[in-house]
Amino acid sequence: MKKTSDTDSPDKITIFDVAERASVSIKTVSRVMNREPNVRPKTRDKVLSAITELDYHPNVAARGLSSKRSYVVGLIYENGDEFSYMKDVLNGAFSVCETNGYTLLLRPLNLPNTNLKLQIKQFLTAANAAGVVLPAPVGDIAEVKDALQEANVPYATISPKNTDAEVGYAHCNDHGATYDLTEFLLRQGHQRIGFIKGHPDHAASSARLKGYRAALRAHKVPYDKALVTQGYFDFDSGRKATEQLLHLHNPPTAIFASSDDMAAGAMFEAREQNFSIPEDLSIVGFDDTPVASRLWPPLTTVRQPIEEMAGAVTQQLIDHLRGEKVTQFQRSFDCDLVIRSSTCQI
Amino acid sequence: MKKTSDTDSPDKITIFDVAERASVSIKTVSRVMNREPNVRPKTRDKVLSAITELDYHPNVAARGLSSKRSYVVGLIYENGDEFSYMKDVLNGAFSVCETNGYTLLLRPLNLPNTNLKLQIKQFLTAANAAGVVLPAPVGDIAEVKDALQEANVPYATISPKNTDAEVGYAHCNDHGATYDLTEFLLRQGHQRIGFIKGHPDHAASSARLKGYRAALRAHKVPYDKALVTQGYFDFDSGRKATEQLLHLHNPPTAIFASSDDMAAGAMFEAREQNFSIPEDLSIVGFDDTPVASRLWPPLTTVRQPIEEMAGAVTQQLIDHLRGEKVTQFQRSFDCDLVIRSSTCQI
DNA sequence: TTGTAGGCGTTATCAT
DNA sequence: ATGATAACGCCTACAA
Repeated sequence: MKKTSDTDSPDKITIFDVAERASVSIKTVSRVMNREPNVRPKTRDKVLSAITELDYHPNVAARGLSSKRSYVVGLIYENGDEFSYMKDVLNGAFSVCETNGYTLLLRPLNLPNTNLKLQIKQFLTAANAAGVVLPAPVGDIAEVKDALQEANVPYATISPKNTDAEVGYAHCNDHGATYDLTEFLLRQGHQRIGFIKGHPDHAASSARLKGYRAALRAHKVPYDKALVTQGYFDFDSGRKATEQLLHLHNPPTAIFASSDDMAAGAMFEAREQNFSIPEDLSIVGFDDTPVASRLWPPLTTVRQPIEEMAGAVTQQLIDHLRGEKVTQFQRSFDCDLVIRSSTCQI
Repeated sequence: MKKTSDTDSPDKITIFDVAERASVSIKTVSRVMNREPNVRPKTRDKVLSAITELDYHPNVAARGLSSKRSYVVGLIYENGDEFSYMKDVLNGAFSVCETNGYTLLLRPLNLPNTNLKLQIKQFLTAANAAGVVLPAPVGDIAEVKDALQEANVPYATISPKNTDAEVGYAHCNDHGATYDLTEFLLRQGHQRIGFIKGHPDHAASSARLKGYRAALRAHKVPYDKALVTQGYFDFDSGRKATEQLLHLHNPPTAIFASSDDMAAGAMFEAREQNFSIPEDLSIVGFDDTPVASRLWPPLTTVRQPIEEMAGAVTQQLIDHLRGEKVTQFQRSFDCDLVIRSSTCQI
């Protein structure tokens, strides 16, 4: 006997209940649920109304077991200080997942980290993730990618260095934006512009440096490598780099920090050394994080459309999981300059 | 035939493979996996080694289908600007989930929002969440709680106004911390202390106001309601409130903002009006967000152990899901004062 | 202490 | 176009 579903149980509604109510077989209900072809419109309507009347929701576990598909997208990210980046990533990935009927599972990573590979594999099985999104810099961690490959889980990356993700990736025009903002400073009369590099693990870091150099070249301003210092995207490294720059024999009149957090550090350090901003020193950042607009003076910076980028790769991933052709392996996005008051004519 | 699992498929390892390898029945393997009693140590070892040798990971869908349990905890949160709060919540909830073999599913909410109830119900079925964590202010949204109750999904809350969550809740000593920090300002000689209230939807807002008033009372400083203005936890509301305070006939010498973001707004506005901080005006915030230490001067504020609070309620929830007695329905946490340079003796 | 049989609620296969 | 029936991999009875 199939489970006659007598009217005695106010329990979970199953596909059988719907089938009975619509006077069809469960397979037909299944067809309707999964938008399969070969269902007469009239039948479909009957099923559809039974579904709404009964408020039927398919059991995801059963569906997963039977179909061997999982409808969950994993998001593995570095659990760093700069979290506003992740907020945008999360929103972008989430909304795409939602509209596609997928579910988003998180896996923060505290780096550096031994036996990362094992952790990832455990996550993958515990989450039963069908695919994974990897925002920078996670998309360039070998152990993570190995684990993914061994588990045979496809992934898409955001702003990676290695652009070999099987599904696709998104990046933004770091080079161009940095070029433009450097040019903006040059046009304000700055000839000596300090540059604080980003974390070497990020692809964006070298792209931004190149953009800076290209702008100098275009404007025939000599490149002085004493003006270029190493940072790691965080506040403290921005401070240290700035200290170094301001102690130069011939200090810069402007500083281009590769992140807002470093720009905040630069501002902090400059203040400690009694520089007024922007009169004595112009400072610009990158990312347009909340901090940028809360500093005094508000920071001139670059906004990247992170949410859109995250949404785009998530969509790529889901299309791939569905077996559809991913039309664009690579997606490029433009950045916007956000001119505020931390910069001025010289 | 049970599925003899011939050596021909390099496919997914199932419980049958392990059973065969260990020369036991699948039930015994199941017992070992689920730490059930009544397995001879020797047998257990045999099974355990088979599991590791085969790198067996149970299929979560099958497990969920069969046991009707789900091992996923949902986290429904307001998708606001102040995200560093969520970062801590996320980390606390995640790590507890991980150590307990649970998985964490997110559901950001963009408020205000019509048909919230439907969205929550869809999330619950799509996620198949066994229980849910509700950080403030979501734990006080009627539609959310209705949806949860109708779906029969238990939840625990962080800093709620209504403390009727069936599982439990955590809160911190907002009153005491505000009292202490207000007292700190009083001892520095401030007699007129402006107060910017937090968002009325948050329980913390009224607790903080009460702490402020209690400190005034204890120090016999008259309460002037002109010094108390309404804010909503965000930067702009902090600015506006401060504008109002500074235009007072007899303006305050210090401002207590109920959040760092509002304190940042206060600082911004004060700067625009050419106040020096802290000489002309002391400012304090609440939360110790990243912004607090990046402002100039760095902000005196209060740190609440959000990560721990989130961990605590998540643990409560999981204990509840396991059918264990939740020992403490309510968990209280202390805050720390973080004294920096945005305040000074008068 | 260990094993056997029977679901759990879907999707997949193959008829009709 | 629709339906009967067998998986899917595990857990919960209940036996032995």
